[in-house]
Amino acid sequence: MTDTRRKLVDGAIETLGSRGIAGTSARAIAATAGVNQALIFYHFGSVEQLVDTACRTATAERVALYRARFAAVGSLRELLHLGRELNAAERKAGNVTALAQVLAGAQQDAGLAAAARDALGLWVAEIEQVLIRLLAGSPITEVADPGGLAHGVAAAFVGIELYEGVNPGGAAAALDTLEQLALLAEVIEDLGPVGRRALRARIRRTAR
Amino acid sequence: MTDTRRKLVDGAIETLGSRGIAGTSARAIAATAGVNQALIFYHFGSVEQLVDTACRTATAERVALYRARFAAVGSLRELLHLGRELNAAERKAGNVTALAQVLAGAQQDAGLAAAARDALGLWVAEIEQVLIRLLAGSPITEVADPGGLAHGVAAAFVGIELYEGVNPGGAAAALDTLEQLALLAEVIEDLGPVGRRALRARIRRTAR
DNA sequence: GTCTATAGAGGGATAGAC
DNA sequence: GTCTATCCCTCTATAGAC
Repeated sequence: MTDTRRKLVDGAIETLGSRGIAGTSARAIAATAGVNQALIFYHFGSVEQLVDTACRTATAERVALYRARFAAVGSLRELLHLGRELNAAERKAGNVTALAQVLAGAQQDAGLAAAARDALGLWVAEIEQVLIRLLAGSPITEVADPGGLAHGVAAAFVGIELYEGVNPGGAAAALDTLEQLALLAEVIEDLGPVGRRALRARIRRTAR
Repeated sequence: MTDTRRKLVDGAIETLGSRGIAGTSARAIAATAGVNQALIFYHFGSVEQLVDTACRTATAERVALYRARFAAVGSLRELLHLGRELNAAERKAGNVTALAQVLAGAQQDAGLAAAARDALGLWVAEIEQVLIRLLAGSPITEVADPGGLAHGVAAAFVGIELYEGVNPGGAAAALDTLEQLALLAEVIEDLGPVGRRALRARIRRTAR
């Protein structure tokens, strides 16, 4: 990627974070990137195309950055702890913030929708891998499949990120509670064979 | 509320849903509402003020509409079931969609942030009441307080709503999984006194 | 590849007639 | 309260010089 293209991609992410999807214009991006406005159309054809590229590129880079960390996670609590760390770090880097803005804009724009789906899909795939590994043989898989759980976690994560912007205290309380709930899951994980069998039977009975 | 004000409030919600926060201009709202554009400024002073009012008004009305349903909920599974029904109904009515757009816009606008916080607060308060009632005496309260849980549920709900716009299948899988997880919570609820005591001890040990 | 300049559309907001 | 007309700004996108 050339220098100008790189500057524009970075500028787009920064602008999405600082001015939102409504304020992410060609002029605003160009000013942030320190680049002439007309170059957006020369290199990307349109603002939307630039936002699309920026969203995909930046997300792929951030996911790659956390890949080793995800692989090192050994329990649900560790996963949630990494989630909080990621939340704090990404909020500073502005990447998830930008992704949330693209997601909002994607509700009315088919092009952005594809970008948002694919970008979120990168996070979902990563989370799903960890969950498959952590929940292998766990009674939790009786009731919840890792794929659906991964979609839910990613979507909830974006929701909390947005909520943090309007109610930081509420978002912190939500994250605290989720961390505590992971404790509950861990207790279930650690049940002995007898407890597990009882749980399985109970689940099958209730599921009916 | 006069007829024109009402039309503008409804028009603002509809426009937020159909064109997003970026496309919610005075002209667009006025066209949707079938009202002269200048009346927005006469009645509300600015587009932002109208969006603020619309967000608060519409949310208060929808929450009131569901109050009896919330009160009738008797279990976590019923609560999640009501959540899915609410998700489907609100998606048609466009209210939560509009709220999500305001939430996205609120990240860069202090005025909208207050509106989004208060509007979401109405949902949070309602959910919290139900959770307090449902979880009274439950071992779950050992690890999770209803307040934090309510914030998390509301934020996650908005996140899934946005995710549904770009990946309906993924959102459906997420909701399915959440519904299944409620089953797990119910199993914990239904533990006998012996099981509960064991669980409490286990939680205290792990929490350390 | 990068710049200036500009066309043409749409935006918020107001003045003033009715 | 409601309307028309308008000011002035910002927007995307392109033409054309360098």
